[in-house]
Amino acid sequence: MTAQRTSPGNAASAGLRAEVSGFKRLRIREEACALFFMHGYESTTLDAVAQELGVTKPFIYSYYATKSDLLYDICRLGISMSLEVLQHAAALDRSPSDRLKIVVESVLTIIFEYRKFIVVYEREEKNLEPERMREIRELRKLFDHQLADILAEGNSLGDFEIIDPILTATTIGGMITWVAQWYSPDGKRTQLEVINHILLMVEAVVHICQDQRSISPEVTKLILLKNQKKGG
Amino acid sequence: MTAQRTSPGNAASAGLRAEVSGFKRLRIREEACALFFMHGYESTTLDAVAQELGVTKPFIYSYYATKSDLLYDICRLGISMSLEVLQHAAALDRSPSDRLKIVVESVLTIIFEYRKFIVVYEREEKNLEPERMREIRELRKLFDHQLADILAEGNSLGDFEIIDPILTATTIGGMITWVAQWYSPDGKRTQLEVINHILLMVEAVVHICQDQRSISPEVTKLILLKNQKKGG
DNA sequence: ATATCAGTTTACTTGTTAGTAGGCAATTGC
DNA sequence: GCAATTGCCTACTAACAAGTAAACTGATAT
Repeated sequence: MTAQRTSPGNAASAGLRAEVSGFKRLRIREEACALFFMHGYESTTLDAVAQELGVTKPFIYSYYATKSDLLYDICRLGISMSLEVLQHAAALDRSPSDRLKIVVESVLTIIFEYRKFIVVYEREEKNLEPERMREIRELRKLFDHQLADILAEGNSLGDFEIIDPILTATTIGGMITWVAQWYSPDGKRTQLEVINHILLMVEAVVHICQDQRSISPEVTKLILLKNQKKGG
Repeated sequence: MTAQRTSPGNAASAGLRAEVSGFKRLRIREEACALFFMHGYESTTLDAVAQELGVTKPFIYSYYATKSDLLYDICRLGISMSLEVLQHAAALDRSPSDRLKIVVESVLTIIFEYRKFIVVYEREEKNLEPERMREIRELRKLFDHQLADILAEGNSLGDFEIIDPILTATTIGGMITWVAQWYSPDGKRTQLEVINHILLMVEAVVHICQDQRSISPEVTKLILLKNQKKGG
């Protein structure tokens, strides 16, 4: 009885209210994200978002306390969708090679669907409060880390020949994220083509021959010199 | 005599003045970029930039007409440095394989040096006036295109086995750009390690076996369904 | 000494936008 | 029907930051 009381006393209507409320939040997020994607976070006013939805600014404020909260929600969705499907795929009872392939496919599918969220998350992260930015960054780290785990396991089973699983995971993560930056549904490539291409790229980098040529001597010298200067 | 007159009449001092003026612009750019990198473009006030330089806001306005001009200069530097070394390397009288390697090495070297410019350019592009944004985008396109040319040439000489040179160039470009996003001089990896790693990755993706496995049937169905819905 | 001028500052205007207070309507419960 | 509560809107404030006008300073030329 002392539990939270939603005015229209019966549970069903309370449930519906919550659903409607959730839906409204979703729509706000969606339109805001589309505008953030197009014009950037700071250049988008909440009045513009409201107009797009056919409502007014205080409407938005009754669902999100601040503009920054709204961005936070978008960013969290952007990274957590990808992380979720990665974790799901990683937990499957399949070979590392299969799991990697499934990860690439399913994360790319998410990217095609939530492209704008991911781009906004990557681009506008900096506009979050420090604490929340750190939280989002942690999720991203987790993503790379879990991907690296699959690679390392494949290595020890002899399925992959990866010299540096951490760096390779970062690179694969980047390759996938990069797709969100350039892919457009109006572009020349179908989603299928893109997935196939990235699959090829990923398979290539996990099966590297050990005898690749290394960096040229001149550049080596240049870099060493620079690092020396900094270190000394 | 009717030519432009710089007050201390002699040419040498006029040259020096221009140099000093150029240097001041450079310093403004540098500090502004550092702040844009840290806090984002919109969250950085020109007063803050001025303070960092120990001057006042109107000082900046006497070197850049608007805040957006300043961002434009930073963005242009961010992309044109990379493009320049790419073009230089691409023009060398060497095999496509050698040129590709040199491109990767030299562009990465630029990225290490101009990291902040590149990140700001990628992230804040959206804040430019449309016309200027398009100009910057064109430069980026040119970058990918010229990279693709090297790949295509390597293909026809039999040095590479690349199924789709355009997409592969985009991916390689992304791999390199991605480095700017995560590399930090304070991180665990040296520049040398990173260069070596990216070289490995790049060599892997230009020597792809034709018999790679393709996309899984379930996902294929899913994607086709979606594209169908959209098209119909 | 004095006029001039580049380069810089102080002090201001102006527009914009996040966020809010308070009222009005519609819905719900009785 | 009537009371209460939720949900949204009109109309506002407060603050911030881009950009500017005009005054100041110190060097140089005459």
